[in-house]
Amino acid sequence: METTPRIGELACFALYTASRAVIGLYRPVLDRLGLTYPQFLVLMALWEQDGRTVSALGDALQLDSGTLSPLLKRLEAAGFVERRREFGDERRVTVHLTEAGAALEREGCAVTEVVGTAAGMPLEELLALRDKLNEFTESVIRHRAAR
Amino acid sequence: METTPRIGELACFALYTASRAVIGLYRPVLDRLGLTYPQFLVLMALWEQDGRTVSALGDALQLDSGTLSPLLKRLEAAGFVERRREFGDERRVTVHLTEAGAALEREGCAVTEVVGTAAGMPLEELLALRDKLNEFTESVIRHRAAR
DNA sequence: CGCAATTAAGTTGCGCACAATCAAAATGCG
DNA sequence: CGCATTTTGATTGTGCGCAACTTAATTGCG
Repeated sequence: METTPRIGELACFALYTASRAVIGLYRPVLDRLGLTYPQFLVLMALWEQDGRTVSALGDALQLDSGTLSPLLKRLEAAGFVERRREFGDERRVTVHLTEAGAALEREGCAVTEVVGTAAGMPLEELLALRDKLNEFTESVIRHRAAR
Repeated sequence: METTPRIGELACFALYTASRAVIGLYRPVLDRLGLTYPQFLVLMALWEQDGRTVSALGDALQLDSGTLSPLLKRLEAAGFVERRREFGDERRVTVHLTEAGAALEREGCAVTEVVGTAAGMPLEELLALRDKLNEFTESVIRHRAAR
């Protein structure tokens, strides 16, 4: 690369703006449910499998306890989840959906559908884009670990 | 969609993790320069064209003054930029690179090169991914505005 | 001209992300 | 068993993002 690249040429900037754009697309819908985007992701992870530990949620969402602990506290205060210290291992905390949290699944499911029409491309292309991104992330994380 | 999609199936989640992964890839390099990722983007915008106004930077980076004002204050405190009230229009503030800020361009240019090898795909594919993402963002923002 | 409407940037408040640190519980090795 | 090490989650501190609001300057309409 001879000259400094322009911002618009950077893949990292394209990712950064694309990610914020979708989150902004979801925002008004999630607002009505009283959720932020990361909170919504946590609920999705629990709809898939309830009773996960904090670290299991962290693995699923690539977030650490510094982010999850206060987030879960807010989700609990909102009445969507409940945290329980495990009996066997007192260090572990499992997170469980309340009735209200479980009830959000139906509406929550619909949240993600808006991206299909907003993406401006056929579903097939969107799925291909998603797969390419996951492949990319996988590789980047491997390169990060290797140091 | 009959059932709730799994997190790994969501394009939005793929974007979210991919974006954070690249930023994390850049972090150790940017740390050495004393920059955060958004600060680095602002400098890139200024290397491309110095003396932009705050709102022009906001247009380029899709950020508002609530984000940029404190960020620019920190960049100024670090000695990389200088802010000047415009003479013609006292509302406007132009942002100018200092010598130190301009001097970062050479090293800053190199920062973005690491993604090429970490991406785990040929440059051509990475550029195609970038273009697809920009197309996607464009469409999502249009759908956001239309309401 | 006079004043309402608009525009530009800054401020406030909240919720992430993430590094660094901490406390408590569990594990494992001599 | 005893104690160092590891694991798990929580806490602290900094810097975004973004909505809502404020302030000050400019514009434009009657």
